[in-house]
Amino acid sequence: MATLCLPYQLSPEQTEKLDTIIQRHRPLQKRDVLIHNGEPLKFLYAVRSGSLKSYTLDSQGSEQIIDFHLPGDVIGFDGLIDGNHRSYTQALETTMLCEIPIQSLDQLSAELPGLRKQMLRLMSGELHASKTLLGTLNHHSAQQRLANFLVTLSSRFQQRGLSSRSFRLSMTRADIGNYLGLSVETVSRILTQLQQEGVLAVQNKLVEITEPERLRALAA
Amino acid sequence: MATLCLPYQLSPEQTEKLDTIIQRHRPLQKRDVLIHNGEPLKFLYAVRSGSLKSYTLDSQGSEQIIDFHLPGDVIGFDGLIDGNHRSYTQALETTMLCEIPIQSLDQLSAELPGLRKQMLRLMSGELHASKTLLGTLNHHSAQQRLANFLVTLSSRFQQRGLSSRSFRLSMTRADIGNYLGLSVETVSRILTQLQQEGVLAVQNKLVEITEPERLRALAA
DNA sequence: ACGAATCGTTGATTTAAGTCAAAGTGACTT
DNA sequence: AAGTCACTTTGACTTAAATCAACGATTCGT
Repeated sequence: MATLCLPYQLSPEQTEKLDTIIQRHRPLQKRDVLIHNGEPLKFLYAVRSGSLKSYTLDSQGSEQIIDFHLPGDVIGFDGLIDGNHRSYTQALETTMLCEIPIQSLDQLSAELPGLRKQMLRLMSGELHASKTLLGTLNHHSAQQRLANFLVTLSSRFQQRGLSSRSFRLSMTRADIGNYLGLSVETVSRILTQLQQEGVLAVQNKLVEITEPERLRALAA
Repeated sequence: MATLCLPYQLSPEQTEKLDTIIQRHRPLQKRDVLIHNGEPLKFLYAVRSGSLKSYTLDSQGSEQIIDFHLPGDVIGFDGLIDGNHRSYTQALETTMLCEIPIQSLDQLSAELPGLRKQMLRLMSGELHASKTLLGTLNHHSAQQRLANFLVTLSSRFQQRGLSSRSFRLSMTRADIGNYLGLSVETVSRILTQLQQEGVLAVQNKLVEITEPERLRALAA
């Protein structure tokens, strides 16, 4: 169970201990909301399959997507600041999760330095990704942003043992635009443009990156 | 020493233990670079006085500012992912720091749950700030971004016991623009515009927020 | 299996912010 | 104290991407 949920370099003994605190969560259906803004943080969630988006609502009640979660990701770190979740998290498709009780995790991490390090590494990685994205969005054109988004997705899929060349976008064009600070129309236009240039082939949700090198060059 | 560097809710006993591992760092002059991208991460740094900026360099060698650090901030969390710093960090003015050896901190945090929690809280807070900023930048106009920047700065100063109404911008307009994804000219124009509207008064690096309420409203 | 609703594409037009250019201001150096 | 350099402001013009609008294509729910 622990290996499925937190597939990281831990010793068998450590894995066994982790197993005792991790629970399987009921599966989520598309559009189910896992986490509501402001809720007390009791668990972290590890994604086993499927995908989710995290978002906040601004003063006018409109969504601001701040993250997409894929299998292997851990959800909830940003709530550790005061023990409350700081965003909504919603399933983009049928999704399986593990839940990890914060309190047990904290206790366990006192005796397992490897686990402690792993948690720090996960948070640090998220922090780094988030700051990198900031730089990306601030200084790049719509095409560069989208290229970067696709390259990042692609490498995340690869890290998880899936194909980096062809995959399914579980989020809508509107979600992508929202996340990248672009309008739906712009996202759509750029996708067709990239397709015309032969960099990739899109068919609805399915993307095949035909020339990864060129896409990576565009993302720079 | 520890109270100066990490002024958080720790017991006297905990503070004493922290004291044994924290060192004073030599003062930095304006433009001194504290951290180079790729360097192994040996210490975290806590800002005692002064300020710094963190940035990455893109493929064309141009700066992408990802953070400003004020007194009380801890620098270096994003490097925990693999033990290497992921950015450059440079002093914006004469700056005093404490250095905290990572390894001792990790050992100490095994026996002090409060310290562990504090570290998680700091990282989580940074993560949250970074994600919030992402949302802000993606979905707001130049004026809203700048207003938001000033409001955030203002409240950070307040948290540190300084005036929230008038303060000095240790970074240049170019730095602000870079951070917010705006051109220098736009930053300048919006500052004069806000001044004309009576929301604030700017004189060179000095800012006085005359109508905090209106500024906050603009930041929304 | 059907209609409704959501999602995606494409075209025409508008606009916010970037770029280019130049002058003004302040601040460090010798 | 003068000159240089870096920073800031202001104006004119351009442009990338948003908005508005309309129409296909999928997906969803009954």
